[in-house]
Amino acid sequence: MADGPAPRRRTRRTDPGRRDRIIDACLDVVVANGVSGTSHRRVAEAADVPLGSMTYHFTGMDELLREAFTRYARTVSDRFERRMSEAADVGEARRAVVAMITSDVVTSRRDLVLTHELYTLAAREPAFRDITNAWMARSRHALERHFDPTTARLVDALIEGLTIHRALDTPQDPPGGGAGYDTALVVDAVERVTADPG
Amino acid sequence: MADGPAPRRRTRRTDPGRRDRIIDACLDVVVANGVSGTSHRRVAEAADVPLGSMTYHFTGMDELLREAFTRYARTVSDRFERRMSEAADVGEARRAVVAMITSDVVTSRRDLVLTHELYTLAAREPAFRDITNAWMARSRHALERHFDPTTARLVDALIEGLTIHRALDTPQDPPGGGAGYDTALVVDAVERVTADPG
DNA sequence: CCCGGCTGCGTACGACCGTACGCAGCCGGG
DNA sequence: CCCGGCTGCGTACGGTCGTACGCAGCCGGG
Repeated sequence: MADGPAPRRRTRRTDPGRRDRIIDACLDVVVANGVSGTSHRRVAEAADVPLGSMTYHFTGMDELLREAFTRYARTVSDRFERRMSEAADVGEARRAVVAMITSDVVTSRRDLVLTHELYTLAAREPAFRDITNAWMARSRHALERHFDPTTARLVDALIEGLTIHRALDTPQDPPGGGAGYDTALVVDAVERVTADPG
Repeated sequence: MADGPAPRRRTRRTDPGRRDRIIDACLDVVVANGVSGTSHRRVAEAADVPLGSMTYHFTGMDELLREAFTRYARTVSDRFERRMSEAADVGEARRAVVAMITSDVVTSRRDLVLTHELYTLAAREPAFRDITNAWMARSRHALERHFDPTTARLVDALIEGLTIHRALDTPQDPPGGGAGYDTALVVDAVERVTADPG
């Protein structure tokens, strides 16, 4: 604020990863202001790049958002796949699922906000639906390491639903720990869904 | 378009329900353009009221959105409660749940968009979380007519998750019918979740 | 009838937006 | 060295936004 007439930032001719910084900054801005409050100017400021870079590197907000959310979805997918591949058997897979639903590590407020913003975009535009479809496909595939396809699908849906409920139940973002979410309930839920009725 | 210089709409002094019309129009605009594309001007045009009415009846977009989504949540809650109270026993309740997940009647594209927009707002602002909390409480209460509290909660989560997956799976809004969603899967899911393991 | 006050609206203003356009500054070939 | 071209950016423009402000038009008391 009030930083003189024109700081005249040194021209940085070669700044590889500038595009990447913009994409990351875009996600930050979305978390802070929502998609509706995300503008070229705000992202540029957050990424510390000149406004002109926005239209140079991206054809518009749509492309930027698409790339940003693609990256986000990949990040979350990777995390999920790693967890599932680390599980040695079905029991561990179940526990991993429970841990992911109840843990703040995976379901931080940031993730909740980004996920819902993405779903909202996907609900309206097919281009974003491609992103969520790929994400869901990877999730299901990861779950199929330990569960049959139908169960995998149901577990996936259960994670979705419980995560949302947990997010909306929690009045504030608690600094640490269990967020008051009932672990026993989640264990029960996972048991029911993964129990083969046949 | 091109309707003369100034139609000079007759001054309507007493127009009860103008506020209501604005709220309804707001939901329409949100469906069409998203919360990010919802402005006083667009809502005013959709509701056929002068721009000035916006700030007269509402302190700002936030209040308008809050009222609009409160109304929306109540509408959906009512629908759900009615369905549940119409079910005579557990079996009918189960079938009703399956029907709601698979049917387009309840889960139209409009509902999907509005629900996700609401969740997105709720993920960020506590004021909107109050709306979703009330909604969820009513849903659970309705389910508790037929299921024990834990099961009710799980069924609620399952509806949420399956609805989302269904929404994102569906590439387009199909004109009629089942949307290609696997009814057998949903039946299976509901059976698993409502099966008492004890 | 007359008129003060209040309800409701038309409008104009300043802020912020996306983006087209033109010009720096570097880089390779001659 | 010289210079054409291309990469990347600063800026200015047209448009949309929310909202403050002032003025119509009606309504009740005298």
